Amino acid sequence: MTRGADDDPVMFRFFNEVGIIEQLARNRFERLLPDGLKVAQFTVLNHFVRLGGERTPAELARAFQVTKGAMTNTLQRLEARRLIRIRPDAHDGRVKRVSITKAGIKMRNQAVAALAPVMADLTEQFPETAFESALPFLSSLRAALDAARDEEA
Amino acid sequence: MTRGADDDPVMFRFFNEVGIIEQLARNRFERLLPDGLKVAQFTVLNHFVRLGGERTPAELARAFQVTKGAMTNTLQRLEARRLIRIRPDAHDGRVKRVSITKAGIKMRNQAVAALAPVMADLTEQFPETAFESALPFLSSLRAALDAARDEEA
DNA sequence: CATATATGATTTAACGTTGAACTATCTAAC
DNA sequence: GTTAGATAGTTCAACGTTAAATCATATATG
Repeated sequence: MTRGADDDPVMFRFFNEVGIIEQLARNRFERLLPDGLKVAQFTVLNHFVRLGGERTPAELARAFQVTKGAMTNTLQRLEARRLIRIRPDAHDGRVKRVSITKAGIKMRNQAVAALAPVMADLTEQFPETAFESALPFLSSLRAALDAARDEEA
Repeated sequence: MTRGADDDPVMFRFFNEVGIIEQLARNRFERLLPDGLKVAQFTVLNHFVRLGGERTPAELARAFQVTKGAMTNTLQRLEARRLIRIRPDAHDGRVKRVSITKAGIKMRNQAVAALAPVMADLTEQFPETAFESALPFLSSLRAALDAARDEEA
């Protein structure tokens, strides 16, 4: 059983664990999501259900930290499934306005239900407080990495 | 500045942060790595420098939690650059044995040097202990996700 | 020893992502 | 008004990844 990263610098090990968790979690979630829905797509639907209203593609790209191209791709797939609606902005010819459809809300709720057992399983193995205690550092680290990215531009 | 995930369940926010950190960190690292070296490739080189010896592709795939296909891809790119050496196993016709070359060691050291400023920058913003305290939970969460994956197979 | 099963490695298609190039539109400055 | 620069969105190639199919070789069971 080759483990092997134990003598790496702490920061390497940290980012290594983060990378593996991301991959394992994404795969596990996507196997459960209904109808081949992807995590990226679910995230957008979830965003709209929680916050409501309309967003522009650029706003969504910024909110989820992906490129505009990636967001175009995700939105096109969601629109093809009629889970979101995209219409032109009345006042700015460059802008589009995105909102969720009834079918999108339904799909999101199905997805949340499909994910519930995994969440329950994890909550059984780890106290909710473990996730909660980890969050502040992760959030500020994310903010720092994000800020550093902007500085390069 | 749309933040927006603040009222999501703790676990959603956790995995959301993990996903974004993974992406930002990977991009930042890859911009700095010499000669277009990718994180996946660097990780393999680093593994060999730290632990030495030989490994089979399957062992490496397990160690890094990627599919055999992904590892085949990474190893082929490393071999094309002469950073690793691949030879057949004398006792098992199915198996190949991978080891690092002098050029691979050199490249890994250049990569570590290239990454050092980012590491220093992060250590300046966050105490080493912040990464260290986060590690135990991340490791056990990773192990749990990994175990859950095996159970499905 | 023959057959079934497991394991190692490769290949291929599909997908999401980045980065860069490109078009269109708006805004500010002169 | 014209022009220069910024912003919104799309497209494309390149890459790493997964999942599944395939081929080769070992191992265990009968």
